[in-house]
Amino acid sequence: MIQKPKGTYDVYKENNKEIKYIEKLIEALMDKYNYEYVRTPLFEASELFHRGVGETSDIVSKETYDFKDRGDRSMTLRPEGTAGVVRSFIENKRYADPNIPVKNWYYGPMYRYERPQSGRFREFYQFGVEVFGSNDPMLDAEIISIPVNLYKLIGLKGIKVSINSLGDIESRLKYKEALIEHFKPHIDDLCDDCKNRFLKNPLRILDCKIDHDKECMKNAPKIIDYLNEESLNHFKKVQEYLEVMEIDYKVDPNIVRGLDYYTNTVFEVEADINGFGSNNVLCGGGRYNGLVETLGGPKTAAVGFALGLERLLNAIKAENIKIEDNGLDIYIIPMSENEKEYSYKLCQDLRMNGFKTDIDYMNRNIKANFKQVDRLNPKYIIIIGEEEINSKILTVKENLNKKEYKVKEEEILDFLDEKIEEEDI
RNA sequence: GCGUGAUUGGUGAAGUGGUUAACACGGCGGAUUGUGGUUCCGUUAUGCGUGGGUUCGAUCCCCACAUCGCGCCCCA
Repeated sequence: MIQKPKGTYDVYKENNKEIKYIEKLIEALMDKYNYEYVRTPLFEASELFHRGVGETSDIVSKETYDFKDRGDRSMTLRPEGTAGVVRSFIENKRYADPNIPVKNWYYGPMYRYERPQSGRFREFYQFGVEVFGSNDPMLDAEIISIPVNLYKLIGLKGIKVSINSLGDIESRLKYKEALIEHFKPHIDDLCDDCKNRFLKNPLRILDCKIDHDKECMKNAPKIIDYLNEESLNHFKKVQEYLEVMEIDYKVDPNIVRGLDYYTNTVFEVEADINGFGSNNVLCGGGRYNGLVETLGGPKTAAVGFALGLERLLNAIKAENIKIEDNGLDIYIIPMSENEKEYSYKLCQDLRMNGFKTDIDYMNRNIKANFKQVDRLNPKYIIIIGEEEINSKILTVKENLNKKEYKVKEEEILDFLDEKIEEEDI
């Protein structure tokens, strides 16, 4: 048997409802925010991610799906969405759009070669937003409000927003040096992972779970003291706007994020849900004012976030949130082969008049068909036999109370219209 | 990349070194030739992740691999 590739999953039956619901919700929400949908390729020139996400990040250094195409070009399956959207922004000269800021959203699969576990796959879906052309802290706050509002609409409760500021590139660099200076004498006290972090990304030492309580951790320099006045001001404004929107948050100086491109605001949204392990971060993002320039565009302020679909689905399951789907309106039972044509025509008519309609395709006997009715749970059942066709009076049964109606063929649409409330699409 | 547990029909699963792989759900057929969730009866894996090995004999023991689950790293 051929199996699906490791770390991928098929969507069918169980998940369908939740996924479609979330996708519709995202689309509707982004419409309300007046954001514009963008779609970029699943694969890009490898160089884009090396320059964009950063050579030192794990995502690029050991988790990408790389391949050579038939023209010997180095390609990479996108491990995240930002780099592609930025490339598109530059390539399509969106920076010249008079309608600034450019507010984009995207949704689609991303690929990372990782060991799968709860809420983590090799092919996974992200919904994300990128806003270009404005450094207004209102946008930082707005970006945070999008996932928060989405979770609110879905009905998630155990949600925590944490924010921090990394400052501009200059203050971040100064801080990094201070951290190296601080941890150098304590390097032997730190765990193996932290020794590694010390060399690669000292900022990440701060959110180590093992060394968390050590003395050198507690008295480590704080980023907030290294922010210049402008960055500090920006950070304060972001918090003010969050308060205006009545979004609960806490400032967590240990949030540093793994992607190299962040500047100033960074944030995470966590699900405070039992059994979520280290994959409880539902959403992360921040400001990246340097990235557009790094990738060859004009200096452009930008801010964005990304949210993982699979983790959101986990959270929905963990909090036992039930998504209703609109059930079947009508199920048609032809009594025998002789009535199939008539039944099929009726089925198509009903569908085209807005009723969610299904029919027996299996030549089931009447008993088996009623078993099928129990599975499909339609609002109404129409039984078509010789009598019905001859008399042009249809037998319609209400599933809920088993009441039977005799309805003239030409009145069937009016009858159903009256009985079944039309649902908006 | 590291650690750890698991893998038996459509599903949940029990089980044993030896010619019939329990039980339940679901499916199908019937009791009931045009009316349902009940009941009863029948039927439903030549097969126990894949490949090797040990053995007279392996679903069971050993090894490797694959996949899934969980934790770490990292990230959404």
